[in-house]
Amino acid sequence: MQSSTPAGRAGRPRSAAADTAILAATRAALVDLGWSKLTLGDVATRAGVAKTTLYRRWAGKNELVVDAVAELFDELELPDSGSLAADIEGVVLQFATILARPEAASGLMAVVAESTRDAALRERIRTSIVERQKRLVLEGRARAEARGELPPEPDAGQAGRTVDLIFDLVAGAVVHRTLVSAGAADEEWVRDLSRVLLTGLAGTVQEPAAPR
Amino acid sequence: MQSSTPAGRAGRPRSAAADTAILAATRAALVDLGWSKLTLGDVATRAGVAKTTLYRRWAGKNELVVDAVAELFDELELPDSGSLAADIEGVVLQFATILARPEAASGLMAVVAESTRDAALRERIRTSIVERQKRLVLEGRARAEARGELPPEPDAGQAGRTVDLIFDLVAGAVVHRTLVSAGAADEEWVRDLSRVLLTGLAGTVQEPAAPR
Amino acid sequence: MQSSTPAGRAGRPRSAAADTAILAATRAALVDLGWSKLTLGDVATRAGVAKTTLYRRWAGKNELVVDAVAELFDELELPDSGSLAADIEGVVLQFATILARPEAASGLMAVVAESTRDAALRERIRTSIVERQKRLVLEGRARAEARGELPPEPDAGQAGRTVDLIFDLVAGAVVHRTLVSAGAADEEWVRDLSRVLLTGLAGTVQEPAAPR
Amino acid sequence: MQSSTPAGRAGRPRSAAADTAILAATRAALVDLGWSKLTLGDVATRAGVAKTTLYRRWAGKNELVVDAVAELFDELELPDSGSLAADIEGVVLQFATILARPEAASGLMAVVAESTRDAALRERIRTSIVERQKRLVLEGRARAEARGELPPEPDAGQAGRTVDLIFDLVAGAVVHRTLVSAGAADEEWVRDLSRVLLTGLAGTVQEPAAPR
DNA sequence: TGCTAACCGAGACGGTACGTCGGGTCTTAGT
DNA sequence: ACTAAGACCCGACGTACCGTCTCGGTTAGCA
Repeated sequence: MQSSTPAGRAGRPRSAAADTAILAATRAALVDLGWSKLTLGDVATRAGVAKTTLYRRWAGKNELVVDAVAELFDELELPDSGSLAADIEGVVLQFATILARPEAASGLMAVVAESTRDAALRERIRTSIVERQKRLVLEGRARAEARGELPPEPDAGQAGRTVDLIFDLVAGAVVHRTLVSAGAADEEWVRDLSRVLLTGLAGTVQEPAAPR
Repeated sequence: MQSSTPAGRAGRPRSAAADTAILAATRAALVDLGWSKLTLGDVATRAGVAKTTLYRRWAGKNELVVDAVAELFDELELPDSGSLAADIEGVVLQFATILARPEAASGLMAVVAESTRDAALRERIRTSIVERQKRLVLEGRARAEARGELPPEPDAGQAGRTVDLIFDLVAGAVVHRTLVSAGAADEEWVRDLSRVLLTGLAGTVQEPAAPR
Repeated sequence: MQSSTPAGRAGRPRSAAADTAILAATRAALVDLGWSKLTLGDVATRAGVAKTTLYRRWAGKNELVVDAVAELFDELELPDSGSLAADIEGVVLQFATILARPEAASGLMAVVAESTRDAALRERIRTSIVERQKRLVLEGRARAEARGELPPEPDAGQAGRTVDLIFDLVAGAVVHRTLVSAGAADEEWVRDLSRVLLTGLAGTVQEPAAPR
Repeated sequence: MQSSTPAGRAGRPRSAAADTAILAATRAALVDLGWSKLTLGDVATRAGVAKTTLYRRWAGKNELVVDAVAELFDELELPDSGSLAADIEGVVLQFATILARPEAASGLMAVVAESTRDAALRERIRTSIVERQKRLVLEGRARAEARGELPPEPDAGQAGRTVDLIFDLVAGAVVHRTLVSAGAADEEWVRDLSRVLLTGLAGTVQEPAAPR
């Protein structure tokens, strides 16, 4: 009979503004209340939105917070400071700065905790946050190769393993420093970290070639 | 946790068995339900204890879980494998093994998340879990010095900084690998990690000395 | 319900079929769900109509159900059985039969309950249902007078009062019997009722005769 | 181990005051809001009680309101006015007065409406309200017999049927008059009603006798 | 035949109340 | 003074309907 309802078309379309408002409200609530006292009702109120609207778009607190936090890490960008070491220090410092913000720390750790029992959530975290930021490592390597600081990586498999290890080392160390050891991830600490990292990788990755 | 009937003594003394039962029940509940679905009522039931009893001894869910999880890490011990590298690999692997258990991962991450907004809880985690296990780093260093693998650290302040950094690196990397990257922290990965670590530290901390 | 294109006329006229479908769907929903679980969304779905269409024509659940139920009572008609007593029994039995239908009972009682706090609704019920059926009492009296069973009523005011009383007695008794006492309003019961009624009225209406 | 927990014994006993407060709050809410806008949350608040306490004792709105309304009718008592006619008028007037109160009308009709789809509720209404008040009819008859106004009823079955009919007639008529016809059930109307009733019953039930 | 206004379906929207669940406290009786 | 049991107040949960509001699309009736 009718043909011009291509797939899902009829009815009032979803408000695009609502998404934005809800994610912002979620971050604000994380700042004020932290994960455990954050309620979806409160988020809805802050966003000027009905609770139902929120549930229509996200399955629950976990999914909502993942999205809200993921946006935070999109701010990260690789500074072009002229040397690999400086580049690393710069981006690690940015990461530490973001993680020092209460909405990032509280939200991220909580969803990671939840994800230990929810594979779908774990996957969502990985794609929305982790994989998404590996771009920084890749960019950094490319830039360093261009500068001649690093030889081109011949083996793609090995390269992937190294990127993963770097990421776990950096992200893990910053998180642990900030949240568990309760120390400041300041410039000095970041310098120590990146020095260990660079030296360690230099001496490891191209094992046979460089006797240093 | 509780005093040993300080002075005033009348009345029935607290059951010592209850403490043990409650902590075990807490871990069991963490395994079955995870942090967020764990309820104190359920823990009490599993422990065969009234909710009242539980609240008389712990302030709430957070404190209870910290204690329950802390016990897990007391299992860690430094194997004497003959070389620093092997020692490190051994203990890191143990750590990864414990962290792979659902009650450890779920519980630990959750209380860390909570601790971002609760200084007292953060302190409790630090003393009950983190500082308590730094013994491993210290033992390892001492043993390595005795073997002649490392020179004695002259500067105590510098030594502390290095221990902290090592701890953040190792613990952070394992946690990130296990929970976020969702990769196995297996022997191969641990070998990569400890190689980077040793090389990095050797080339950094005692700059002039070590040619390796 | 709606005017017949009052003056401004352009545009598509309302579907007449929709009204019919909606009222039928309402009765069907009353049968299946009863008043309290009846939802307008469900009625709309059953009628194959959008919720909007429904709200464009009725103010709410109450008004809709009044109209849906009112139609049921238009089925009533006064049988010509030859005697006043038989006529009364016949019509009362019809009334009882209708009231035994779940859509009538459930819907009618519910709107009456609502009407205790809503004068407009009460008026709507009175005009759409009650007054509309008083025709039966008037017809019955006229027929009885024609037969010579009753003397002509001289005083119009008094006549009105009597009609009202009869109506309250009959309708009230049937409703109470059916819904509250949970007894069947069967032929035997109806015979008892109409005998009491006729006797009582006969001894009463012609007041002046009996000094009491 | 323990034996002296006879059946249901352990734990804090239910507050008796809460029941009273809740029923009173229910009636107050009926007055202010009517049935359909009455919410259990609001009743709980008015009663100074948690919603859970309320749900622990009543299955829902219907059951609660039945109990709340039932208490109202316990106020009814048969006045001893010296004659059967006057006794009837007196008690009918009392009944009408109670029914004129908004909490009675709104609540009673609503639960009757609900009861059309819920046999358990219907039974609860019958026992808690209807049967409970038949005492009035029985008392009235006994008193009239003692006065010699009525001959003793020989047949018990017939007596029951008559009592039921009277009850349906009186209660039904008053309800219909008050709620549907929207007329006042005042002294004059009550006199008309009871006259019809007495006459009708006198001429019917003891067919042969009726001297009057 | 083509305009155009009022209609129609679908479905998202801001709300309100639901009935349930868990947190932590308190009141019993029993050890 | 402890314990188990369980009722208590509180507040959040996720769901269901309410009645309103856009949408895109249809369908008379007048020109």
